[in-house]
Amino acid sequence: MSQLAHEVLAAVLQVRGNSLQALLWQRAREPHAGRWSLPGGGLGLAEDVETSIRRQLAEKVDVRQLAHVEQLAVFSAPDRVPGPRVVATAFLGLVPAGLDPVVPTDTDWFPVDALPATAFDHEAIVLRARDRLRSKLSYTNLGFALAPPVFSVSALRELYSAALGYRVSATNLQRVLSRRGLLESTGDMAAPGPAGGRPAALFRFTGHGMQITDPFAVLRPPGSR
Amino acid sequence: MSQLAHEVLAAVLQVRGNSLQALLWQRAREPHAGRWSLPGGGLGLAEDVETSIRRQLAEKVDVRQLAHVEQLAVFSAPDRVPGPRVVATAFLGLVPAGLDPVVPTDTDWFPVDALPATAFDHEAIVLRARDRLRSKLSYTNLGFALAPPVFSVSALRELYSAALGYRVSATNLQRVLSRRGLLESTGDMAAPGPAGGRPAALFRFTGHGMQITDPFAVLRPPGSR
DNA sequence: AAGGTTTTCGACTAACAGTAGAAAACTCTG
DNA sequence: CAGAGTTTTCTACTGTTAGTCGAAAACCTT
Repeated sequence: MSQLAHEVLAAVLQVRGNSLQALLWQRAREPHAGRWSLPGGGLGLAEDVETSIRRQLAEKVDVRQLAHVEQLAVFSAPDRVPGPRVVATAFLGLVPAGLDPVVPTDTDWFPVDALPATAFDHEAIVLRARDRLRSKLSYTNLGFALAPPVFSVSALRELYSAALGYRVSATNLQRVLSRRGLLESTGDMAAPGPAGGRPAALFRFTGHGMQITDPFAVLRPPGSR
Repeated sequence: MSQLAHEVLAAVLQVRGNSLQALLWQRAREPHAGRWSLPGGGLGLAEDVETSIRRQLAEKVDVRQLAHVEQLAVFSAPDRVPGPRVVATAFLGLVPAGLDPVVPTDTDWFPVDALPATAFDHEAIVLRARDRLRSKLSYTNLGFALAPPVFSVSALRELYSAALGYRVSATNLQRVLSRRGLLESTGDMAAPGPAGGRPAALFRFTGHGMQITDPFAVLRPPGSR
């Protein structure tokens, strides 16, 4: 069993101003100085990878602002980084819209569909994270990690549209999420915008943590509707 | 960045005689001598984890019999194995029904719902693999990796039932898979069994490799039905 | 009060899953 | 060779869910 280094990396995504963006950090040193890379670092001796990525992200983003963190995949090509072998466990992290975490000066947000020059295999990791998010938005309640605690349906629609990359119908979004028991009315109303318009009812996601919502028929035990 | 060992492990699953079973290997040496564990081993210096697990499995099972291999998760609790730190990348492997690979004498198959005493965290890995398979059977074409190249609908029904743990309807299974474009008739017929019965038409899965079939509505671009 | 804006609601349609039962096509036995 | 038993296939019906559209509601500004 060979000795090698293990690092943890996270693609932290957030919907910011109508686009899905990733938090990147600009490398100061060679190799790949000037290129943008994912936050993360070496795995400590007394921590598992989940603990480690949360610890390392705490240096970049307030941990309490990370609504969801999950393993993405292991990236282990022998030449993925120059020099000694490093295997990486990659994560997907999500920050709810509306928050604007204080980030160090060498970090910034970039739309996942228009990334700058990235270091190593980090672009592939971001794209994988984007795809994972898009998939899970449809068959889990993961939207809770993109949305603020309380939101209007049309605001939620904007978030889903930005994350998925195409417009979704507010009517349908509300009905589908409601039928799955994921949406709960707060009873409150949002103030109308400057142009007027009917005030929006406010909602929140029910429950905490990710859960799978609605598998397909073949998969469903008989009579379980 | 700390130095530590990295191993790859695979939960190799197959439907055998009406139950979903896992391939386990009985440990000869301490620690955990006599307990059953997953095939795998240390990551080599010049290979990525996918290459490594396939290489190591080749010692237990003919590689050509593995219809599908995918990453499951990283298991990295500091105390998951006694002694020096070892991080594991776990895989799910699938062997089509009907094959009976030649396996070493110290390996055997066990139903995933009735595992023997297992070593380390390997039981959790097997259960995770089982759950991943069950989920993916519903929203991917992963059934192709459980089935022989050619099969009847009722044989496929047995496979799905065994893997999922409950009976599925043959009528519905056929319709759903057909509608998704995953099933293709070979034109041939199977010989009836000893008790007679109408001869079954034979099918195969279309395409090669895993693909996602049918996401949910919210996720679907408008007009894409 | 009128016109513009945004949200909400209801109604219609199409697609899909789940189920049941009849018909078809075979083997075996008397 | 007829009839009983077995297994597969087909068809039809039902209920659920998603996708779309448009009207109505509730606010703003002028």
